[in-house]
Amino acid sequence: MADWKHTLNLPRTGFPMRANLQTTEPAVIARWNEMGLYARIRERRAGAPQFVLHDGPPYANGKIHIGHVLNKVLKDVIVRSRTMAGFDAPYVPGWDCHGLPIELKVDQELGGKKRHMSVADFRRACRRYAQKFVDRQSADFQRLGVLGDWDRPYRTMTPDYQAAIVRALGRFVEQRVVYKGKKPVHWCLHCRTALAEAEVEYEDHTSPSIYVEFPMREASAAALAEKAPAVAGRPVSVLIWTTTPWTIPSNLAVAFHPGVDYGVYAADGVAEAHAGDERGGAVIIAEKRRDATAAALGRDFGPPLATLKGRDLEGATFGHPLYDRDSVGVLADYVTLEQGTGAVHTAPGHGADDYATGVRYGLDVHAPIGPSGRFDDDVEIVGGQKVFDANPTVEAALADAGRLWHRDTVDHTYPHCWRCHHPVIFLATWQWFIGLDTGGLRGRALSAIRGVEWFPEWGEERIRNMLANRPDWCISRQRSWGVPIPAVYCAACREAVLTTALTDRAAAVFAEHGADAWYERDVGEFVPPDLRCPACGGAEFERERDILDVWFDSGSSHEGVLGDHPELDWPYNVYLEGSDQYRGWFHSSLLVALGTRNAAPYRQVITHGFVVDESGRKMSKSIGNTVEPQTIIRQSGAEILRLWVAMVDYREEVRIGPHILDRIVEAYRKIRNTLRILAANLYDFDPAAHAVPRDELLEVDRYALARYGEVAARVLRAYERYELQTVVRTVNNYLTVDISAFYVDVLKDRLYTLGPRAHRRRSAQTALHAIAGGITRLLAPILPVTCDELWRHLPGVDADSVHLADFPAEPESLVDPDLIARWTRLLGLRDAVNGELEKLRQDKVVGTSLEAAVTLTADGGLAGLLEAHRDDLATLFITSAVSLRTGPAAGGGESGALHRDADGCARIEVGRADGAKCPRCWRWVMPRGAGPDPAEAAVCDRCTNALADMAATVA
RNA sequence: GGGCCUGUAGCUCAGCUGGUUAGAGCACACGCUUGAUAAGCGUGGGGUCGGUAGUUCGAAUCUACCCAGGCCCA
Repeated sequence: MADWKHTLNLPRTGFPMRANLQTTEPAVIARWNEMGLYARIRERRAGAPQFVLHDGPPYANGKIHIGHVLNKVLKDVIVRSRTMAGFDAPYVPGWDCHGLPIELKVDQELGGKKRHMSVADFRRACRRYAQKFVDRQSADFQRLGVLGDWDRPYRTMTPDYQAAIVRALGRFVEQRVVYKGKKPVHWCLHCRTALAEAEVEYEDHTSPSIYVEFPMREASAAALAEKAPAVAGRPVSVLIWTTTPWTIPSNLAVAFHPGVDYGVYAADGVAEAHAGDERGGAVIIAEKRRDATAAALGRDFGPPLATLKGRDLEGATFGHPLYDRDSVGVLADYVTLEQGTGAVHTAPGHGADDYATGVRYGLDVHAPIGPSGRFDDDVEIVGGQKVFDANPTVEAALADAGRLWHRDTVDHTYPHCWRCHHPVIFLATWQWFIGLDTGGLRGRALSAIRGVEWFPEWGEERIRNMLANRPDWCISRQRSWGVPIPAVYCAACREAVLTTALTDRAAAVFAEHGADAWYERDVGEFVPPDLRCPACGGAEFERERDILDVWFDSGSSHEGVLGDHPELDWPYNVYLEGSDQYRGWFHSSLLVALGTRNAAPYRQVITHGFVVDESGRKMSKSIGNTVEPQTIIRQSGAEILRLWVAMVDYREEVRIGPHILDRIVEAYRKIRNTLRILAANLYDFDPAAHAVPRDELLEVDRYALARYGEVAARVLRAYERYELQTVVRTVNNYLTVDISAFYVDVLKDRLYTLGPRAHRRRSAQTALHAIAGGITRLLAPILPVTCDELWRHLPGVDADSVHLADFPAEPESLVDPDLIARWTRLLGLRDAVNGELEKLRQDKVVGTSLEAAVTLTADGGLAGLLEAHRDDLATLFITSAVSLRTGPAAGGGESGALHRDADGCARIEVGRADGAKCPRCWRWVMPRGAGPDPAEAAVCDRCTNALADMAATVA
């Protein structure tokens, strides 16, 4: 038998089936660098409307993890898609370089050497460390295919950026919202330093456990008696529980939960404190804590004399158990009923909650304790004592006063210094703040967020709640690696001074020498000659040692980035970060921008969720369920990670794991192979010379194009809304269902067996070319390497790289609803025919569908439709023959299956095709001429013509 | 404990303002093909929509509570 195979126009392409991304990706990325792709895109878009996605700076520490991948790939896809949509979309990556984690790491690395280093030298070590990780992460991000201005990233530690930070601070100073106030922080008495939360370790500790009585003042008791007559005539008190007796001297309030029920219980104990008073006392305890408290005290409480809500106690006044001053009743939501009495001793200078409550009620942040933990000398009873030594003193004084109801010890976890492992205390210290209300900052922030578009929409609600409830911004840190607050102190009276003259001069010096100058240069360089202390008129000043909160650094990035990139239009189009940044960067950036320009720095804010494992649990090294991007890249390639990012719903938590990645790899293969077969059928197609005008295309080709038009239009809309999942799902469905399973399958006969120049073949290639080129561009932002590689295997493309091309323009013009509706019906029939063919196949009557013939009997509108497409039907079913009859399909007694659609019905009968198999096109046709042996018959008439056409071409 | 969010087939996702037997792709099973071949085609099985209780003639779709999970606070 002759081998006809090489007389066919079989697909051929250099685009490999196996992606081999591990080696292809670095090569393609290297090519981008060689051709200066980023710069060429900038040139090409010069003058186009700008679209700026402003990069949130990752912290310059550690290697990148899967969360970075999600974040950076999303950004890259958006930037690339906006670029291909016609915008000038520059992308300037950034890094957050200052801050505690680096300081601690460097501290660790330096060990004892740090002792002999100046602050400036230590900062230089930190800078080297940060730069090392900037370089490392930059390489990793680029390996992911992220395109950007990697040669000129912004870094919060560069001189111009540091100057921008100080200038931003100056704007707040100018608006008179920067002030110095007291706030409790973790304080290590041993190291005499403030500790960040990360430097605190919780260890087991045994503490005193004391129940202390605060007597209610007469007026409040009288008011209470009015509401609850049963209490009338009794001295009333409230019982609190604490594990830090030494904070009692700093008590200013007693906190109650507004919604909790409190009982007033008859108690003899009160009488002790009122020696000689014959009246029985009463004590306030949360009802739900009565039994536990009674057990701890070793006594019984009867039923309550009266019951009241916590909110009824707001504003009640109590007497301090040791001093002659008031302690006021306040309300707080954090009061729990898990321990204690439900009434919480409150010392605003010694606790975070206490402080917040104190601020709300305008209480003094009282903490008469020095840096070494010694009470000020003028404090009664405990003056001069160290805080922990003061515990027994306080207990004794309370007992003497008759206010100590019970004393025990308790084992619990207590914060310790991670360095020296001594217990730490909460101690109010002087800090710099930006006031949220004095300058109306909070109000302006709340109104600014309304003008921002939030993706998802609930983001606005989330940030609103935070802004509405947050305290003033504490912007100072007692650290070395950061931007110094350029304030000074009067040498004479210790008054803190911070003026715009100071920030201006600091900004100028920092811009030239970097912020290390603050530690190395004479203070005189920063102090204007005419500066006088506003308190005492002094002219001698010393510099502040605090640095700025790093959130102020990164929050200034919208200003800092402009130093190297003045071409960027402020405000920016999009910020895109994880949902933790509502409290972090979105928040600080908004506040800084309101300070510098009185507007939000972003028009749109997009958030993504966190990456969790396959069962939805958070990732942690200890559980061992982490997924390392480096491993995935090595095994499967970065494009797989990118496709993963685009296929999941990034707005909520996103899952990843081996099984999910298997699915992604499958999806990638399908996309790649389908696009490959399109390219492979275009090997001899030159669109300029061979393209068939639209109105001369076969109907099925116009149908494929119409569906492509729908898909492309939908994809473009999805990109605009950042709905990458819709992009991939739409394209993927189209490629698998429309193209691979239907169009290409149906096209094979036409493409392979006809003469190469046959109009019917060129018609198919015209559609394939438009579809392949279009889909390649539409997927390019997501799979930039694969699509660029494919792009270069497509005929007739003008751009050097798909990334220099534009998205398809006006794809909706290809859509023809009537045409699509007709073919949707035909495809419905095709499914039904396939069902019948499958039965033949299962019965071993036929193998391939070309061995079968179909007989259709149709009625209604369907009959007309089929009649109009009579010549297309065999191709549609990929059978060798179809005979069509018009007539009642549902007649009784006949064989076959019924297919019913919206307008009409068709009876489907299938059987073996007659005739003999053409050895070239494999269709079963009636033997040409009546040869003695059909098996030796030559090729069919159609193939004969095709061969003649090819011969003519060669000649 | 509070703010915001999530829970539909093994996986990734559709299911608009409540209304026919809950859909798609992948995976899986079976078969076909060997002219997309470490490919391709066809057919099929599989969810009662996290749980409970309500509202309603009717709920995956509304309400309440509960369970599981995520981010941020405490």
